[in-house]
Amino acid sequence: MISIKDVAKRSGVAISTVSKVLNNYPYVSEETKLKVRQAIHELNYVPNTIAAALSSKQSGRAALLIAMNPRTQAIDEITMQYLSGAINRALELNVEVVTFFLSMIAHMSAEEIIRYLKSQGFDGLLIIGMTKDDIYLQQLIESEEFCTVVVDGIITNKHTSCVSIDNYTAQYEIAKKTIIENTCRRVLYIAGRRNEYVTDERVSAMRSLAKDMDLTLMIRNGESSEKKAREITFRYAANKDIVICGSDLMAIGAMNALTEMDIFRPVCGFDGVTLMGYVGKQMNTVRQDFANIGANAILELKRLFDGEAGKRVLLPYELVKLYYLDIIR
Amino acid sequence: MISIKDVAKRSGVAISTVSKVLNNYPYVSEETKLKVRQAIHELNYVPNTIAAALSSKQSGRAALLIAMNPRTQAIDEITMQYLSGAINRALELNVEVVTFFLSMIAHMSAEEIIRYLKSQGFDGLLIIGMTKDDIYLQQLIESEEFCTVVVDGIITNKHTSCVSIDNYTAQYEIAKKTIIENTCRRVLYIAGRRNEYVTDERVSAMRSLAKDMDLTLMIRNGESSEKKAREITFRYAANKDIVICGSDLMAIGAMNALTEMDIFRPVCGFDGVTLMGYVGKQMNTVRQDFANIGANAILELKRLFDGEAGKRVLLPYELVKLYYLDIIR
DNA sequence: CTGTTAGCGCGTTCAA
DNA sequence: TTGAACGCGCTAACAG
Repeated sequence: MISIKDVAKRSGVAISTVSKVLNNYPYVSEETKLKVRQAIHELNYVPNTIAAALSSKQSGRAALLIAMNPRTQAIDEITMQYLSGAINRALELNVEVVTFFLSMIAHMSAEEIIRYLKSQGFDGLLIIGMTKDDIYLQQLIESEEFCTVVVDGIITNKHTSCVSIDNYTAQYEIAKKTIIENTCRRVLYIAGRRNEYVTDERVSAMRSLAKDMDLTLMIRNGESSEKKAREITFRYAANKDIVICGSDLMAIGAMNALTEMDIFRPVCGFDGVTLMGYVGKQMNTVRQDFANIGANAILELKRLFDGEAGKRVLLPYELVKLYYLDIIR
Repeated sequence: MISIKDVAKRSGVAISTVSKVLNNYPYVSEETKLKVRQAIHELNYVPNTIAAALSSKQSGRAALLIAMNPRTQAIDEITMQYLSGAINRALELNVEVVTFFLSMIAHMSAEEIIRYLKSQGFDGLLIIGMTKDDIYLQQLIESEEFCTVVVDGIITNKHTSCVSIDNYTAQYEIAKKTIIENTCRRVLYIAGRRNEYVTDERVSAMRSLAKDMDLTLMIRNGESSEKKAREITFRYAANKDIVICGSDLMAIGAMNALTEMDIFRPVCGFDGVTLMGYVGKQMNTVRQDFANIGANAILELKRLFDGEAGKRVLLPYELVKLYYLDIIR
């Protein structure tokens, strides 16, 4: 394997000089920069990040923590998109990410996790699927031992950012739009899991909307479960004008229930997952670009690595109408 | 951060001795072993794998290469299962895996990829979603620079294993079962993508079965596409007794077509994905435990790391009948 | 601006 | 059976 030493020799400079041009240090003449780059190119040299990490104690390594909720299946698509967006961007930005499924390390205490991750050279965390109940993740974050980005969270501090869409506005808009399209007044809202950060925002959007439009609003907790949404719909939808759901999965449950009840009610979802096409009907929903969210999470992590302060990042979304035939391939 | 040095000091031995007990070297007295282990425990010492890798040049690090086919969506669930199985087992066995989406490095030549991965300290590869067309992956494998495990492949050599279920037998059995249950004779088989390894096996199973049971067999290439399967079904299913598909996704396409044609034909899928429940009908399929396959792939990689020869690993599967209401949660 | 040097945490000879 | 010493490839002072 060819190392920095070879490059130094070939370009006739010292190892440290090579290191400097590699890391874009100031105080290197353009001339030697060129020489070194030339040698790097000729030798097809690729820096060894392992050694760099060991030496600098600053790795730019991030642990991608996936807190998969085993009770949702649409989440596969969503998580996969987050993942692919994040991992691809990480490769571009030269940050190494290692994926962990949280179930696997959940038996450790926060301290143990910190020690473990630190000893593996991680100094960044990207958390996907975190809920309000994950106290040891909270501890991880509060320890400020890592630069952390929480996807779909709301926590920020000096070393912690979060990225998501503006769930409040998105829920408000899609609901308003669907309600106006269908001239409804009595609304059934099926909310997602209580412990999820996004649920609160979406629910409070619905409350505002109900006030603003003078609607009758019934809110029930669907726990992000298709089955639960199905039951709730069976029970309450008959004397409502519309069913609005906090996720596509629940919207599917609601639609299937409506079909069995043999009544029509407009249904509105949230997320824009492909799965939604499979119910064979048309439906309004908020489409999130999960890959883009994942990518921006890495971007934000990079910012934190560079010493900038944590902040909240809000990304764009789309209001769309999905239909089976538009989706299948 | 506490290092091997601290452990050495605490247990009153040399660094190298600690290293030896860490790596289970012979010629260490039980007595000192105990002392060292004691110190490790007391200090909550966790070895730094980065440093170990740098020092030994043998990392036990593996790159998890996901060749995602952007044209299938059920694959999200499947890939996610592979991933989670592999990553969890990797943590248990102490092999570090870093995930790559192949699209991201596909612009590099095989040589470049090798250099890149080597310089990052990888000496193992786990490939998911590889097809016969991926020549640069072939080159990667043939270079024998890495210990490699191919999921759902058939390539083996000294440093290369592959793991999957027995696709031939599984296809044979599920088709035979469904045909007997419904007493069919004229079979439409919609095959998966030509360049996928599993497709050949499944097709040849169907050929054998047709011969053994004296069936009329029409084979069409559905390219693992729901839409394509839909079209094929529209075109050919009317004068067939059954539609057998090389994947659940295509089975869904077929079933939707049959519904629109308003005729009944038994349909048979392959994979056992959750998505299949969403069509709202009952269907025979082969259920694969993808997480288990992923986990076994890591196990196999570990074997290769230990210097054992590559081989083909066949894992169990199940013949099942899936129905919507059994699946939703 | 450039080169020398001292580690980073660990594995691995080679003497003792 | 143990330990001292070297080096993996690189970064970071520091001296020049």
